[in-house]
Amino acid sequence: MKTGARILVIDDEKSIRRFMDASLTAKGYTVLPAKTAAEGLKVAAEEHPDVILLDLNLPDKDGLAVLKGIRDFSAVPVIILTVKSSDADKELLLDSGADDYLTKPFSLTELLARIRVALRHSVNLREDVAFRHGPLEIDFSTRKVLVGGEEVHLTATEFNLLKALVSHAGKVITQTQLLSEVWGPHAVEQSHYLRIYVSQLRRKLESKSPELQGFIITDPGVGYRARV
Amino acid sequence: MKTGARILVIDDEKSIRRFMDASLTAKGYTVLPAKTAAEGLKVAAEEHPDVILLDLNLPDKDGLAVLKGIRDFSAVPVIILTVKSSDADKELLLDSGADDYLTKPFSLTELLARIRVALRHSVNLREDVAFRHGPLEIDFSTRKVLVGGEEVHLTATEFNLLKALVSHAGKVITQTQLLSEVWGPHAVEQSHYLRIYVSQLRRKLESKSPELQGFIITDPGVGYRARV
DNA sequence: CCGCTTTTTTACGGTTTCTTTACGCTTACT
DNA sequence: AGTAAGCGTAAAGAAACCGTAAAAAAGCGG
Repeated sequence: MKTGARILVIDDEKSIRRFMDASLTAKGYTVLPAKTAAEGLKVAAEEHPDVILLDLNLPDKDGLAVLKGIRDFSAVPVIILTVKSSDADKELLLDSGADDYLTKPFSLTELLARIRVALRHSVNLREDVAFRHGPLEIDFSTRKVLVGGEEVHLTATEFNLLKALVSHAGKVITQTQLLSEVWGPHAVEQSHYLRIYVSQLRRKLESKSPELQGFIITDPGVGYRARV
Repeated sequence: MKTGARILVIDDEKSIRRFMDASLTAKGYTVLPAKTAAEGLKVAAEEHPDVILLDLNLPDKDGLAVLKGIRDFSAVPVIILTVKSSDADKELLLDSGADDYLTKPFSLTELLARIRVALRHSVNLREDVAFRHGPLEIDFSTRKVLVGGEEVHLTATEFNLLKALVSHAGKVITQTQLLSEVWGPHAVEQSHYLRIYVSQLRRKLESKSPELQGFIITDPGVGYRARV
């Protein structure tokens, strides 16, 4: 769903950058590393990352200055990482525009959860198009589907099926899985539902844009998948 | 920046509520206290606070359920306060829609700073004071509705429903969301209210201007949305 | 305490959506 | 090539959902 968010990691310690890179990449994020305050600011301005992790102890400039520099041109969520933990420090940083503050040592689990919160915020501020493929745009929160900018009306069941397909986009989803996700576990035998609704979905999507021909692929005897 | 923000404090311990009330009132906030999960949900739905402080150890319901209940109808920032601190707990809460997580004992300074961060987020999402679409004009501060320059009298419930619809204009709002927002979380099953009041709204608006036909769109099985 | 407004309850006809049924087509295997 | 299993599509029937009116109950101001 929120695949491949881009995370800028500003930290002078090589070991931390490598740890972050490994941990975050494993979760499907793209990591932009920066060794110094100056480099961090530059990357932030040029690459427009989705979240910034900022270490406070930088050699060339202190973290507060970096934070303020970023805030001059962007509202991107910034999470502060530091060993310091005095209340006054936290207060100052948070009031200067930081979105969160983690004191080392922190657990990776918590960091990842905090990143997801930060991403939620930045997604809310954007057009929250959660899925996009060619002319097809799907907003899961508002259940709106656009093809080539034009709205396509889908019934509740049609939308649920499309959602199930694209939220595992690229991977085959078995008929059993689809039936149980969309109609409920009692309907796992009713494979004809799938044939009917897949057919309707294809008709509605392809009539708006021929590009979407072949978007929903049948895997005979197994299930269906949406092309990525 | 935004003085007098309204903060809902959900905590069963009287001493904590009094401490929060004193501390936050001194900073110029308005405190809405709630002793139980049920009361908290009710106040959240009716008063639309700017931030919610939620204690996890409630007698009638666990905090996670309250958080999910709130998320059914609102994106208001929720800060979790708790003595628990396992990573798994934090992860679950943050992924369920919490915006921040403070482990007791925490300093008042830090809490206040975290509240300011939360308010910064909600300010960004704050809704406009007026709405306009074709011949329809709505002034949220005076609760007045004009169609083609002429005032249309709406009852309190009718106005609240219209407000809920247009403040997410263009997006589908589920029946559950609408019912919790307008009638309160206890009414999420009463979908017939929606049918009745949507019908009344349409009659009042469309009788003044035929242009408004099709302004409120039904999504069968899902909810309603106002055209933008 | 009474009358007015608003909300809630009750009822029913109409529409949309879901489910069932049916049939032709393709694919793979004997 | 024949056949059986699986898939795609159309169309009818059933069920769920929606819109509207009107009556009963509750709330409010005088």
